[in-house]
Amino acid sequence: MARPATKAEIAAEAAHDLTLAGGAAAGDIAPRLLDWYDRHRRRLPWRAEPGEATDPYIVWLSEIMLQQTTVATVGDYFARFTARWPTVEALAVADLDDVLTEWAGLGYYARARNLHACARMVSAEHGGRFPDTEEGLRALPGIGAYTAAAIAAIAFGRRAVVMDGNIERVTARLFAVETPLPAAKPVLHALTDRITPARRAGDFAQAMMDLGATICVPRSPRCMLCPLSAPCAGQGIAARLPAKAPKKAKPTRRAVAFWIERPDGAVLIRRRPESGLLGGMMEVPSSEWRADESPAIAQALTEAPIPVESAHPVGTVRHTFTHFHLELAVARVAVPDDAAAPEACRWVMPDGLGGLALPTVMRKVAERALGATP
DNA sequence: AATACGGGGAA
DNA sequence: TTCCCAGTATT
Repeated sequence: MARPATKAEIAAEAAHDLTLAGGAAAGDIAPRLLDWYDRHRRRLPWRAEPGEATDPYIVWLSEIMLQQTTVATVGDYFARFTARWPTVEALAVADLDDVLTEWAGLGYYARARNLHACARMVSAEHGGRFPDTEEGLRALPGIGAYTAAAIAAIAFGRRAVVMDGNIERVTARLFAVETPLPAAKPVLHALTDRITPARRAGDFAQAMMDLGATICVPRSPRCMLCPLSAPCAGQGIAARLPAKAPKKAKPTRRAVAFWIERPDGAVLIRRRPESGLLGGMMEVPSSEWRADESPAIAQALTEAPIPVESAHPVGTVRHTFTHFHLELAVARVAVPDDAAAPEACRWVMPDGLGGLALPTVMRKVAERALGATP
């Protein structure tokens, strides 16, 4: 009996029917794109100059930071991390709290926890050298299919099929794939495989990403400037590709955040659980974040980390996470000098907040509370 | 296959 | 507002 077709084989079969425009062959794409890349490559802090050796640590660090994060946002964080921890060994011996503090504001904090765990693993189990194969890289925390392929190709010169949001879009347009995401992913992978060259696969991937970031952009693609316009089968329909499944609406959660102050000005700050939303980060204690429910301060007071009798509201902070909106009613609470800090809590003077691993939503809360007149 | 997981910039 | 970004881990 015949072996059942694998998902990859089905995708390759489906991709077989898709062709380029102008009689172009798959093999024509990489040379065109690499020629464009050699003339227009973006200069980025983590990108080696032509002929310059690539540092796997730098490639890895930048790739982790760039997951679902724009180049502009990453810039300063990358500079601070490399200045403070120039090698994977240095990062491996850093305190997790320091890593989280440097990461604060960048989002997706599991990345920072995995970054630290990965550095320790590379240091302890691989002698401080990153594995040079996709399979080896894939086994490290925080490194998935994309990052493993990207590091293997960019840092180690291996041929790897790199798939990210930009490349999905470029490939979908290039071959006019109208199947919506995420169903189209296997086909897009098969098509990208077909145009990935044996040599310079790292440059090819970066060229595809540069193209997606500067020319083959999501809304108004600049096809007139595109080096692949001749072979592109998506001419005219590019702007609506790739098609995507509709997104779900975000619910709103509400709660009361307690700005608990001692007479000397110290504020009560709490560390969040290691996993889950904002895992391991610091927070201004609050009542439970409940869906579709208005915050009643009197009721919420019973959920304060220490017994409090009254509070006065100083305003509302709104923040949007990946899958819900949050409205925090900030309430100031005065407590005595001898008030003890409960489990996972500590007293922090306002000028010390900058040195904490405070995520953006909590910085907003602090700004609201400190801006309010006592 | 679906869902959880941040934050900011562009249109 | 909405979209989307050099995605990964978990269920």
